[in-house]
Amino acid sequence: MTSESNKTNAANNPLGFAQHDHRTCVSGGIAAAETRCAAEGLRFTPVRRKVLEILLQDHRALGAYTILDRLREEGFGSQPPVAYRALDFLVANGLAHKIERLNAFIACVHPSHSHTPAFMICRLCDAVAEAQSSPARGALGDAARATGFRIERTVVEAEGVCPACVDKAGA
Amino acid sequence: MTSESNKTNAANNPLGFAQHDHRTCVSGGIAAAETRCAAEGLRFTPVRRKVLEILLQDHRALGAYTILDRLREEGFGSQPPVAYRALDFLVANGLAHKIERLNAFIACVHPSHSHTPAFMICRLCDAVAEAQSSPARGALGDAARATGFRIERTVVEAEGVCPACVDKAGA
DNA sequence: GGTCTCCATGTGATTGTATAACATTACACA
DNA sequence: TGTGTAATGTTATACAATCACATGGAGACC
Repeated sequence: MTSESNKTNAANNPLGFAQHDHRTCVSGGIAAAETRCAAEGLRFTPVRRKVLEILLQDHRALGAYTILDRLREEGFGSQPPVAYRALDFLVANGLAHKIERLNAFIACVHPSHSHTPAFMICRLCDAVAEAQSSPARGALGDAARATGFRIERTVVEAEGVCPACVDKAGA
Repeated sequence: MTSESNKTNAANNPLGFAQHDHRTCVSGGIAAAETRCAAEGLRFTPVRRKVLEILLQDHRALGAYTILDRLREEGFGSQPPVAYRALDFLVANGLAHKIERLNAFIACVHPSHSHTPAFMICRLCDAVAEAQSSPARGALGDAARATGFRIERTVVEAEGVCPACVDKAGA
């Protein structure tokens, strides 16, 4: 795994790897989550809120134990299930996604409507950008229909180099 | 995780979830790997061969520690790196794939030519079928080009129910 | 108000996955 | 035959995920 030093300022650039005003990301994300939970009768409890805040703070995928460390600092429970349960809730309700490639989690960038997310993961700085996908159309969908496989969920993750790191590397 | 009992006979059906003569799978796969390694000057050592044999025996994704157990039974080293190094070699050279969703590994069904694999994973019986994909075309490729992200590798995994389990479940 | 129930949280322990670090062996080849 | 490199082996440890069980609070209901 690459060093941590070049991964600390990822909050500056991504979100589709584009510059943006990061100040509203956390507050906006939390507000959207509140709205959504209220509308669907879900309980947006303190732990769940804190975990979402942690995820919103940087547009990067965080491991469960990193999240757990921060929860502990904030005075929440410090055992793995505390983090995993909150993450399960957020993922189940479309407020966060799991990046399978990294065994890590990231806040959803548009939790308002349901979608099939795809991700671009920079192998140099670990920045992650969320995009749309429709894998069920195209070759995979054809194969599924041909064999009778019933698709329920898809994981689409592209690994590569983000624009900022392409520039840095001069490649 | 679901029980092991309903996952033991997956060798019978998949490979695109289709019936096939399984007797040639191992020998054919090994022969293809030998050819390929000879052609590219790679060393197809006993551990690597054994791991590929283990993977070829069932068309299922096997965890590293399952593989490790079988290596131990065969008299090979029994520590994790032994299995992981062999798996890394097989994956790096296109002879096997890692299923990120399952943190597990599976033999490639057509190691002869390079390709961008996609997988269909049955959540009931854990059978895995390999298909083709071209995620770089379509919405994800558009997003990558638009943002300047350079895609090097993609993970495409569909989770759902395979034809055999659809029949069984009567759904 | 009382109390029942459900759900969320908390904790300890355990299992599974993956890698770091280093010693040793096997092999190609000069 | 020596020498460099790749592969193997081992110990230890970090990271990921789940099990089992205890506690506590918010609402439903009487």
